Order: sequence, then structure tokens, then C-alpha cells
Amino acid sequence: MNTGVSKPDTKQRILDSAERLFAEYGFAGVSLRAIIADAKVNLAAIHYHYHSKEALFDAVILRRLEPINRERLELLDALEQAGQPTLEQILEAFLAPAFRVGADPNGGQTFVRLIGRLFSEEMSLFSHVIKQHFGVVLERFARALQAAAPELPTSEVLWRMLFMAGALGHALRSCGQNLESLHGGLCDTSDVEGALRRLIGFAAAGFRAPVPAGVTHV
Amino acid sequence: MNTGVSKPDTKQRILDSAERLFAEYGFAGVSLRAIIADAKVNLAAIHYHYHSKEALFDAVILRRLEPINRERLELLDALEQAGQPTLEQILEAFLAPAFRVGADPNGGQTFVRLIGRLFSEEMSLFSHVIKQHFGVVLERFARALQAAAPELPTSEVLWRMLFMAGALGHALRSCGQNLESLHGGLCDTSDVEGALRRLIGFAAAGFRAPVPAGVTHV
DNA sequence: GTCTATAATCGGATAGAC
DNA sequence: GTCTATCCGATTATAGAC
Repeated sequence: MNTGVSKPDTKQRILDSAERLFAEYGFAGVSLRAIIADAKVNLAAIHYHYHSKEALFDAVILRRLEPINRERLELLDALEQAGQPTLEQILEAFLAPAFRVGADPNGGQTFVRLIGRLFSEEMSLFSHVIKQHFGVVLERFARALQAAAPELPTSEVLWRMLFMAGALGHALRSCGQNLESLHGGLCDTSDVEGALRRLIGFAAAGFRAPVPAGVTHV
Repeated sequence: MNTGVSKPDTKQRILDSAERLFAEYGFAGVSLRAIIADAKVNLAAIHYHYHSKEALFDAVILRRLEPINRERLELLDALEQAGQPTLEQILEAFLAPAFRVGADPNGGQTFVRLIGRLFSEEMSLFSHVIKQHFGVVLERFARALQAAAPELPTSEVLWRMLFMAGALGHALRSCGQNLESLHGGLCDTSDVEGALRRLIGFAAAGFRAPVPAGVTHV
């Protein structure tokens, strides 16, 4: 007999549907019933496999975020072992894993938008697990960026990381989205690799900008 | 007798509470009942003064967005009449009005976060009115930025505007927010003026970055 | 592990008295 | 303009049969 995975994977289908719908409408904008309808499973199954709506959301995020953040740290480790990396290299190590999932034909495209959405969701929503995941990565990259731009005060590095993260999130949210209404279709948001290269260049230049006059540091 | 405004302004209190709650939890994350509880008004009043939940959301946004976008265009007009403005000047004309409402003690702080949230809400949510508001402004500033950076392909200008808008939104979302959990408190997000100066410098440098090799243009 | 059935609550919206 | 009362559909979650 099979080891229990003979069924066309209810659990996985729930995760896939939830990912797509959460990405589109946000956490509060999606009901469990919308998910079960999309996944063609029973309502009770969602409570059986995951504990609650919030736990399901966590599972959706972690499935993809964990590999992304692991890859980010691996790339950064590899860079630093080869000497002092450039700003562009560090930024690529941070940005590329997030962008590249967009190339994954298996729902990566939709997850890319979900990550973008994550930043605007209620803080208390993404659980301690996720917050912790992000914390470690941000700390490591903050140190790396600081080393690559030693003339910048630490608070300045953090501000620019915040700008970069915002640009990343917004770019990811826009990927595959219909932006014609705003841009007249001149922005090809399906060009994921191009968006990555552009964002790296944009952010690297931003990090190299001089410290504005008159701002205060902590 | 009074002209009808003798009451401590039910209509206004609804708007204020709605603004604060929408900013915190997003459109779908807030119920009308939560709003009336916060505003201490009756449920029916919300349907009387505004037609529906969506119409209320529109009203909340427009109350502050309309002046912001008007000021943006006025500032840009003034700049262009004095000759070819610099990148920094154009960016300031776009960013400053949005940031400055954060200095308004009357709920501006919370609205700043609401604007940031707007980008991640469902597209169909912000009504045609708002979409049109944004469309005009973006078109004008796209032209101005293109003129200030004539060596950039148009699609490149639009990509960088998208990055800038993302950084703006994220910065606004973070203003006054408790970011210690992620940054160890080194980022003083209550320093609105400093955030503005920093973002202008960051984005201007980004706009001056060379076009990445190998990307395609439409 | 999957289902039906249902509990218990909350959602937006409206009617009609005052 | 403001209130009470209520409609009615949708929501999360659970109990219990199979």
C-alpha cells in the first residue's frame, strides 16, 4: 500500500489556492470558503490540515520564504568568503532569490506578489516565526552593506535598506500585474529578470548617494 | 438657530475613525461596526452620511489625497516656469506633499500610513475617481522626470518611478511605526523631514544610475 | 482523512419611528 | 439627522458520522 500520499494531495491544493488568493486580495480579503471553493476541497479539511486561518497563512508564507531567505544567506556567505563584496553583489544576493521565484512556473509568479503584500499586512499577522526569519536576514545584510559602504552612518544604512525593501515589495506586487491603466503599458512587468537588474542598479546608486545635509543620526 | 453643524460632527468623527482603522488593518480588515464603536456613533449614521463601505473608503482617501496631488502639480508647475528643474527638485515636488501630511498633528500621521497601504489594496478597490487622480499626476511627473533625465529610455523612467513609489509607500507605512523589532531602534521613523531628505537623495541617485546592460525596452 | 451538518458569530445594509 | 430593530447572507470553527 501507499504511504498515505495516494490522494491528489488535498493539503497541497489548499496551500496553492490559499497562496493565489492571499496574493490577490490580502489576508482579510479572503475567506476560507473562497479557498476551499478554489481548491475544490471540503471546508473541514482546511481545519484538519492547518489549525486556523492564520496558521494557514503562515504556512503559505513559510513554504516559499524559508528557501528564499536560506538562499540569501548562502549567497552572502559565498560572497564574503571571496573577499569584500561590492554593493551590487550584496544587493543581488538579497534581491535575486525573491525575484527568481517569479520565474518558477509553479505558482512562483503569484507568490512574488504575496511577498510584496506581506509588508503591508498587519504587523501582528505575520507570526513570530516569520518575524524572526526576517530579523536574522536583515541583520546579516545590514552588516554586509555597512561594510561595503563604511562611510555611511549605521542609521543611514538602515534607512536605505528600508527604501530598497519598499522598492522590492512594490516591484514584486506589480510583477505580472496589469499596470497599463497607470503607465500606458510602457512598463513590461512580466520581465522579471529585467526588473531585477534594474532594481539592483537603482538601489546600488541609492546606497552610494551622499548623506543628505542636515539629517540627524542616532 | 444653527445651520446644522451644532452637533460635535458625527460625519467628521466617522471619517477620522475610519482613517485610523483602515490605515491599521486595511479595507477588508475593518468592519463598519469597528468604525462606529471607535467613533462612538450609530451604525445607521455611516450609511446615512456615506452610502456604503466603499464610498466611505473613497471619502477617507480623497479628503487628504486631493490636496496632496493638487500641491504636487502646483509645485511642479512653479518649478517648470523657472526653467528646467533638477531631478531633486522634481522628486521633492512629488514626495514632499505626501511626507508633509505626516507633520499634520490632526491624523496626518495615520493617513501617511494609509496612503502607503493604498498601493497594496485590491486594484478595483480604489475607485475610478482615485485612479484618475493618480493617473494625471503620474503622467505629468513622468514627463518632467524624462525631461530631467533625457538619456533614459521612457520605459526606464517608468521603472524607476515604480521603485521610487514603492520606497515612498514603504517609508510612509513605517513612519511612526514600531520598527525596533526589525532594526533595533536605530531607525528613527518619527523623523519625517529626515526621511524625506533621505528618500530624495536615494531616489535621485537611483535615477542617475546608468541603464543596466542587457535589459530590453519597449 | 474526508465528509455533512450545524453551531455561534459577525458582516453590510435597510426600514421606519422619532 | 439620529436612533432601534432587524434582515439575511457569510464567516470561522467544531462535532461527529463514515
